[in-house]
Amino acid sequence: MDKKVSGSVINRLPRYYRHLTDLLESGTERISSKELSKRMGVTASQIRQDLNCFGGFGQQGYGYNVEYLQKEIAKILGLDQGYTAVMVGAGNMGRTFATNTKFESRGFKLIGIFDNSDKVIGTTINGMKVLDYADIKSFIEKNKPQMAILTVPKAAIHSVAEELISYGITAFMNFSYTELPETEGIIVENVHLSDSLMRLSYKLLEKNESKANGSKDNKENNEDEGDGIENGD
Amino acid sequence: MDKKVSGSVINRLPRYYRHLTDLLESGTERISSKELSKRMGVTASQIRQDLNCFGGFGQQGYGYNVEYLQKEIAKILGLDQGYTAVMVGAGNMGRTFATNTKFESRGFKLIGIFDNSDKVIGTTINGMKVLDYADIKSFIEKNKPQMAILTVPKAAIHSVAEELISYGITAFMNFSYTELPETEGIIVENVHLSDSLMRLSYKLLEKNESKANGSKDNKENNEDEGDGIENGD
DNA sequence: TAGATTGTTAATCGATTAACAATC
DNA sequence: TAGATTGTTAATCGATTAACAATC
Repeated sequence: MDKKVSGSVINRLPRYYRHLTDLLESGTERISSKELSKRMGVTASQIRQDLNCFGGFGQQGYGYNVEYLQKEIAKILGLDQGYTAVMVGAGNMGRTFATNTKFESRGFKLIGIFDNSDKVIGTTINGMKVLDYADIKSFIEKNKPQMAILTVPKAAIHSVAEELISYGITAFMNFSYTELPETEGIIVENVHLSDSLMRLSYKLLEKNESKANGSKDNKENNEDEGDGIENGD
Repeated sequence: MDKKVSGSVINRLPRYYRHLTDLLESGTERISSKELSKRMGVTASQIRQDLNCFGGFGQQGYGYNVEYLQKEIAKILGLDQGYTAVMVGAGNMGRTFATNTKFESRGFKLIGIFDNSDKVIGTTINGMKVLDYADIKSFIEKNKPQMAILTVPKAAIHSVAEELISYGITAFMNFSYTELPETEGIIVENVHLSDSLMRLSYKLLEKNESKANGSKDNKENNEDEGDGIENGD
């Protein structure tokens, strides 16, 4: 429908959803793009543009009804689709994800956790028994989940993904350090914690450098800086 | 330094770093922007533009030396700065983060894990004793970490952040569902797993809808690979 | 109604891609 | 040298912001 929605807009949608959910919980009934823009630190114009990719949810002179808008965004995001997911890998990350992410309230349902290690098969995570990965084929055929959360070690990621694709899974959330390439018809969301850490490091360094250079305007000087910095290990 | 590097470029840096590290491990000595572009699914032009925000690291007719470029990017990211971090919150997420993220190899060092619950204080995570949050002030004054990883419950996030700011911490990685706003001089990297899940859901729905609409115009659907990552700065 | 605020078009700004001269 | 490939400028494309008429 409509013209294609840009990636930038899509990336912002969950944030809108979160803020609207907060507003809803705090009992706010209506909000204007201007008020929301202040809370979120974006322009009102951007909010209106973003929302109008999907339709007109507001009312001139009034603004947006928080409950209605939040529900509509939920629909846009597919949170009302009853999507179900299996998770492969019941290590630390799997355990954390299964416990932390409020699956149900976000409209997802985690219906199976799998691992191939005898040590964890049969143990319980958040009330769910960890199942044997050897049985995942029949489980998927029977329950038809749409998504898979991959919290397996790096070495296993490609073979697991391939196997699950052959069973019909088309959407993956990948927590491994390696990227899972997005091939035809397959959707991947890569989550790399260390990337976030590196970005934080970059910003910290940038801030410290600009402080060190004083508030003066700095000329470019990239070539003679080489030896000043020691090499960490 | 120079003209400000755009957020889009910064967001891509960790990805370059990862790919170069992979290449290095596989023994590749040199690579051209063209070859790298194929591996990463971006344009060669973009790679050259991105790198030249920081200097000329290549050589005409040759390409880039993988080891040298990887080291240079590490420097740009601040991975050679010997940054240290404390973590607050030794629950599931804290445990996972401390165990999974290869701190040392990324140039960071986690030097203290804190919690306020008697149940976890004194237990060991990845060889480190969990310390009492009541002692964090003196710990920070003594060891002067630059970063804090916050893996505390939503309700505690703001008060913990405020306290650590008052002790001089300026860079935060926030895993709680709530956003930590980026105030003057404070750097925040928000990690929201449920946002990724929602993005996955959106893409899945979008794909299914375009399939339902026939193969009419779903040609343009696939442009958004890798980690979009919000620039919620 | 009058004021407020949307939806939407137009203007601006920034990021990506293309092209090519420099040069290893 | 000749071929390859960078660094960099110019052209294109897309996203953000501004403006305003429509309208609640």
